[in-house]
Amino acid sequence: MARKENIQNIARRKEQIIKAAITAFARTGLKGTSMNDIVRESGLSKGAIYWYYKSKDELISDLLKEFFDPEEIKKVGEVLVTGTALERLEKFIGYTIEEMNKMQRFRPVLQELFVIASRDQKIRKMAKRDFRVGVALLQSVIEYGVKSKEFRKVDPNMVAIAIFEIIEGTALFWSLDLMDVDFEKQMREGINLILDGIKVEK
Amino acid sequence: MARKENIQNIARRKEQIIKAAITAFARTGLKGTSMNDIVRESGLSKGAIYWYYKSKDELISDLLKEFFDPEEIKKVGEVLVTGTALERLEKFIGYTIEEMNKMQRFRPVLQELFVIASRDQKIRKMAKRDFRVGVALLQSVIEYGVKSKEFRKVDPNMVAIAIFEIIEGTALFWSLDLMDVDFEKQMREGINLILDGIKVEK
DNA sequence: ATTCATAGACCGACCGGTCGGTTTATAACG
DNA sequence: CGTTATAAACCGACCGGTCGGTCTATGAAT
Repeated sequence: MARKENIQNIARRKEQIIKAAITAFARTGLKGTSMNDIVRESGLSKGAIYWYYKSKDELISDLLKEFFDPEEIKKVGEVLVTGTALERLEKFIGYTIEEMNKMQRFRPVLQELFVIASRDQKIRKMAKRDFRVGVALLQSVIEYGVKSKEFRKVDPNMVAIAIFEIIEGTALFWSLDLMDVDFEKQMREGINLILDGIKVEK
Repeated sequence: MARKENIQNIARRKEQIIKAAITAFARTGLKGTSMNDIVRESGLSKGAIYWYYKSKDELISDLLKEFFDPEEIKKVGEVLVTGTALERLEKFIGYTIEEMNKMQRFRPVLQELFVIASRDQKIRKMAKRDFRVGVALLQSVIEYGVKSKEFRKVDPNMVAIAIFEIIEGTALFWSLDLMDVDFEKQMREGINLILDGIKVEK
C-alpha cells in the first residue's frame, strides 16, 4: 500500500486555512475576499486549499462552526452551579467579556454572518441554536435567583433575552466605535441596571 | 433654447433607482447584488442608471442617507417636550417601534451597512453621528426625569445607551427570528426592566 | 538494502463566466 | 437641429474553480 492519509495533518492544515480565511474576511468581508486573497494569507497554494475544501462555500460552512459553537457555551454552564445567583451572573459576564475581547478583531465577520443568517435558513438555524443555548443558560441562573429570593418574581426568559440584548448591543456599538465610554464598563453597568430592577431589597 | 433641466424628474428617477436598489440589496446583499440586478429591479436600463449615478459606490453613498438621517430623528425630538419623563419615553418607544415595523424588510441592509461601517471610516462617521443624535435625545429625556424626581440619580448617558442597546439588540434578534416572543413586547418589557430600576418609588 | 509502484499532498497556469463600467445607437422633445 | 434621456452592445478585470503535473512518504518486490 501507499502513503497513509494523515488525519492529524489534515486537521492542522484545515485550521491553518480557516485561520487565514477569518483574518482575510475580517479585513475585506466575505464577498470582498477572493480565494486568491486567502491563498496569499495562508501561505499555501490554491491547489492545496481546494484539496481540503471543494468550494468557498464549504470553507465558510466550516468557519461557521468556530462562531456558532454551542458546546463551548455549554462548558460555561457547568461552572455556573455554585454561589448566589448574582455570583453566577458575575461569572457569566466575566466570561463573556473575556470572550469578546479575544474575538474583537473578528467581530465584523460575526456581524456579517448575522447578515447572511437573515437570508440563509441553514445558517439561521445554527445561530438560533447557539442563541437558545445561551439564553437557556442565563435563564436558569435567573430562575435560580427567583427561587432563592434574590430576585423578585420576573419572567426569566424575558430577562435573559434582555441581558443578551445588552451584551450584543454593547458589542455592536463597541465594534463601530460609537461609544466614548469603555466597553466593559458600559456592558456591566447596563446589565446592573436590569439587575437593580429585579433585585429584592434587603 | 435647450430643454429645461427637470429637477423634480431627476429626484423622482433617483428615488426610483434607490428604492429598487434597496429592495435588491435586501434580497442578495450589497456585494451579492450586481448593477444588472438593480437594472432588472428598477425596470430601467443600465444606461439610465449610470446617467443618474456614475458608480455603484455613489449609488450606495446616496442610499446611506436614507438609513443614517439625523434630521428625521431630530424631528422626533421636537415632539418630546411635553408630559412626564415616562410619557416622553413612551412616545419615543412608540415611534421607534413604528419605524422598525416600517423598515423590517430592509433591516438586513442596515445590518450590512454596520458591517461596512466597521471597515469604512466615512460610513462609520455617519453612523456615529446618527447614534449620537439618538442617544442625546434619549439622554435629555432621562435628564428631565432625574430633574423632575421621577428617576433616581443615574448617569443619563449610560442609561440612554443601555436603552439603545435593548432596542438594537431586539431588532437584531428579531431580524434573525431568534426569539419566540413578539418583538414589540420584548422590546417594551426590556426597556421597562431598566426603567423599573431607576424609577423613584412613590 | 535498494528499487519500484502507488497515492496523498501540493502547485500555479489557466478557463469560463460575471462584474462594474463604457461606448455607441437611437428616440423624444425643445 | 441640438440636447436630453434611454437602451443595448460591448470591454477588460477579476472571480471561483479546474486541471495537468510534481513531489514525497510509504509499503511491496527484488
